[in-house]
Amino acid sequence: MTELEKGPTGRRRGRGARERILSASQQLFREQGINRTGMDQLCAAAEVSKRTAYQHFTGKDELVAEYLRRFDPSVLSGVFDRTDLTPRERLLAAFDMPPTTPLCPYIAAAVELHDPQHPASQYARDYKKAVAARLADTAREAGAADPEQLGEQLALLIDGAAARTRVLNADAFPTAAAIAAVLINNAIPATASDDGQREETPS
Amino acid sequence: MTELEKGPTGRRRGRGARERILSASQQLFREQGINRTGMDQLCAAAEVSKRTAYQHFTGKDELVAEYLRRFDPSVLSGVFDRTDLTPRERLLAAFDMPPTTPLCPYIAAAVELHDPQHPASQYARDYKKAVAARLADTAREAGAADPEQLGEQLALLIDGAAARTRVLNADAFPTAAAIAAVLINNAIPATASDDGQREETPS
DNA sequence: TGTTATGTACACCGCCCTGTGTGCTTACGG
DNA sequence: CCGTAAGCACACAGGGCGGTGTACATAACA
Repeated sequence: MTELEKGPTGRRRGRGARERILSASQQLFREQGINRTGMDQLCAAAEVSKRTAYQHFTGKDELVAEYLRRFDPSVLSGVFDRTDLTPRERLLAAFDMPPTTPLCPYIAAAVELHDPQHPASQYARDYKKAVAARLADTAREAGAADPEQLGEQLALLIDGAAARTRVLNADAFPTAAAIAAVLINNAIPATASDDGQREETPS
Repeated sequence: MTELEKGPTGRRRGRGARERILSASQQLFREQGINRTGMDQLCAAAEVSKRTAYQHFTGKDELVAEYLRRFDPSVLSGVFDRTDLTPRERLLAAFDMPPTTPLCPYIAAAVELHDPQHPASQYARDYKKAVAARLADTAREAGAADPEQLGEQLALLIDGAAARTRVLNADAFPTAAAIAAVLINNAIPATASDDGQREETPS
């Protein structure tokens, strides 16, 4: 109890500075990028003193890493956990998030930090692999011939759409979705009533 | 004559400092990124005094923009100008550059600078559009049903492979090439002897 | 020869960055 | 009520950054 290391449970007595810091990180790192967001500005936005911030995080690097870990629930699980869709539809639904996600923060972090050893870069790798794995799982569920390959292909499409959207300032996800549709149709050997309702029970 | 603004013709009398600066930029911006490369370090690597550098470029921004303009010949034209390949093969050849191109510098610049108004960002957009246009031209030449769409799709694949290669530290271009093959086969309505030799003379 | 553009060497400025040191205030829990 | 930990205000250190000022060297061309 004496330690309690202010972990995921957050403030024990205080007024929750850690949450405000991470919340401000989400906004500022996205809007301005990591390198262009100073700790001074971040603390001001979080209404937290700089001293407090450095008591919660040993440095900016740790804060960045922790910031990246706060994305899974909002982006990833929301798509794969939908049981109202067939596996095939779930694969396509991954391309239906144009308004949010200006640029996948994992790509941005990997480029901005520019150090593969940085904890945030390592986490970005893990995350990308996890996404590909979940896509592969869903592809297998949908009856794809080579689920791993299809998962990797779809993951590449998502990253391509994200990167291209950023560079061109124009939504590229529809294009990626069109490609995904082709790939899925080619990889899944003529499933039942393809995209109408749920397919036959996967036994 | 009194002005001569040391333009594209380069040094008139001097010993070519401008070229050394741009050459060092190519190396350092790629290895370390733009933001992490200071003008001091860059000038040292180019064996150029800082004063000289600022006489050739009004600021780092201009240098970055000029640095990006030095990529077209090496990456782009080398693929599209090959007359020994059929248009169809040329489309696929765009994915055959794994050793070089650690990350497309245009994507990196757009992410690092993080300002769509920055001249380098604008040029990155222009370049990406130009690549898509050339791909579309080649697709049209190959007899694709919807060349614009195929060009945009292939461009997205290239960007996706570049981004994913960077984040994962693993070559993603083979995956992109596999997708490209599928798309091309689907989009080109059974051309002649598809990938054997060159197709019918383009008039 | 001298002029002029080009390049050099080096110190310097002001700014912003990450990160600390110190002392003070607040609020929760016993 | 008091102790203690969480948080705060503020100033400052140390360093890298982009960019400049000054004085000097060199090479081409008239």
